[in-house]
Amino acid sequence: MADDASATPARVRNRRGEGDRLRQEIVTAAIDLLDETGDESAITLRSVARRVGIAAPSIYRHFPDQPAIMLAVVRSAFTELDEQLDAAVDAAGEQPREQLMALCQAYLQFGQAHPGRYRTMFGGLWVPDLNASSVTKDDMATLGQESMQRLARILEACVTAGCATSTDVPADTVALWLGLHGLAHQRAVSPSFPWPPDIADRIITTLAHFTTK
Amino acid sequence: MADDASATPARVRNRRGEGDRLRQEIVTAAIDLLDETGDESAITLRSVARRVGIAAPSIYRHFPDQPAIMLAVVRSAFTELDEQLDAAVDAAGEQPREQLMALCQAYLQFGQAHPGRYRTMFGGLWVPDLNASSVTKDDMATLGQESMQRLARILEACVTAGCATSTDVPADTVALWLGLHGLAHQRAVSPSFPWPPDIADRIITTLAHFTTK
DNA sequence: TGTACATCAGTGAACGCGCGTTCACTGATGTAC
DNA sequence: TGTACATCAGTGAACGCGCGTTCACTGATGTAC
Repeated sequence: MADDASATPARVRNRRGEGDRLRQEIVTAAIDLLDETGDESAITLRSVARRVGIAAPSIYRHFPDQPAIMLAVVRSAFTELDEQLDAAVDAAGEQPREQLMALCQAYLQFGQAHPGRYRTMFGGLWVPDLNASSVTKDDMATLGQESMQRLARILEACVTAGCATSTDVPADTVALWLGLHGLAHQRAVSPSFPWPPDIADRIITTLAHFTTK
Repeated sequence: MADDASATPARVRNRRGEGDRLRQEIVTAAIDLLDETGDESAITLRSVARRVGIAAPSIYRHFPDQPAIMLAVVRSAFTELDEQLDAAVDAAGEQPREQLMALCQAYLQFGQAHPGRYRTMFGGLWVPDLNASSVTKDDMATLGQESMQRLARILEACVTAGCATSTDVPADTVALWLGLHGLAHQRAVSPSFPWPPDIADRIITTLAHFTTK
């Protein structure tokens, strides 16, 4: 009753066997809070419960503790990033150079569309005490590997096709990704900075070592 | 009495007219907390007071509110970064190319030596509600400008000296800085990632558009 | 030189708040017989 | 087909904690006369 500020109109309880639906609702609510505030510390167990329209203890049927919610949010964000990169490459045709441009642009676009999520994924601050929470080191290490490997494959293809000159593809992949990350991250942090309009192309073209067309 | 865990051995009160000393002690204690935990949320008004060995309300004689402490910490960190870049350039001799390398390496070194500070300076998350706190928009905007301008001047000198090919120095300065930032930031976040050993040179040389020596 | 007094640095107790987590519970729903 | 019962989804009240902030205060120190 005291919580009617959020005005969720009396939840219908899930039927037996469908309790897992609430899990997804919880993650979605947490992501919404993150997108709206741009602040990962806005995701508290209680704020999420309020947003979903349930009592706070109900969360414990689906997550062992608060950090587990954060991990689910970050996992979900990485999955979405991956899908968008996948779709962009698929839509880019056969030329590896076009594919690489599409991949990089999709990456930057994700950061711009979801600055709060981007910062939470890569900001490295939501990571909780690994001893005190249910989140393990392995949970962390596997995040984002997929995207990096995709980038490496396409850069390799560029070199094979002769449209990029790299003598060390793994290292140049990391360098290119770091350039993308620097831009995506800082644009998420300071959207009001006067970024040069061609800054993305400038970074991608340079770090990919494209041969002059 | 309940706070004797931190075991500070009975502070001597500052003499009249020397009350400002405590201000510096507060900032230093806050930075220490940040360095030790790597977590800006470890800087609370009470944790800082405990560390200094004073009662929490004593802070209010020197800072209007908690965000003001954070701003002082970030300001201090930017000043230190600036001094280190300055010293590195001074020590690098007359060649603009050497100066640029020295500047970039000093920048990366700062990030590696103080990952917590670096993330707090550029992570963009400690920024509080600008309406509710004493921190203003101007306070934020001026941070870090100095370093960016220094970088631009030296890159310009490289172009003039013929050791770098840039047709748009301001834009390439931003691009180079973003590459540095991507590496510094992500190395602060994931120090255990298998970074290629020459990753720094790779990024600097490429984004600075150095002519092949 | 002595003393009253203003100033200054810092304190102790208390406040209300939102947090994560626990506990014993409720009541609808599907299932076994 | 009817009913007792186990299961499941979710609740309400309460806990202790650390937080930022407020208030009225204390007591040492320098200064004016």
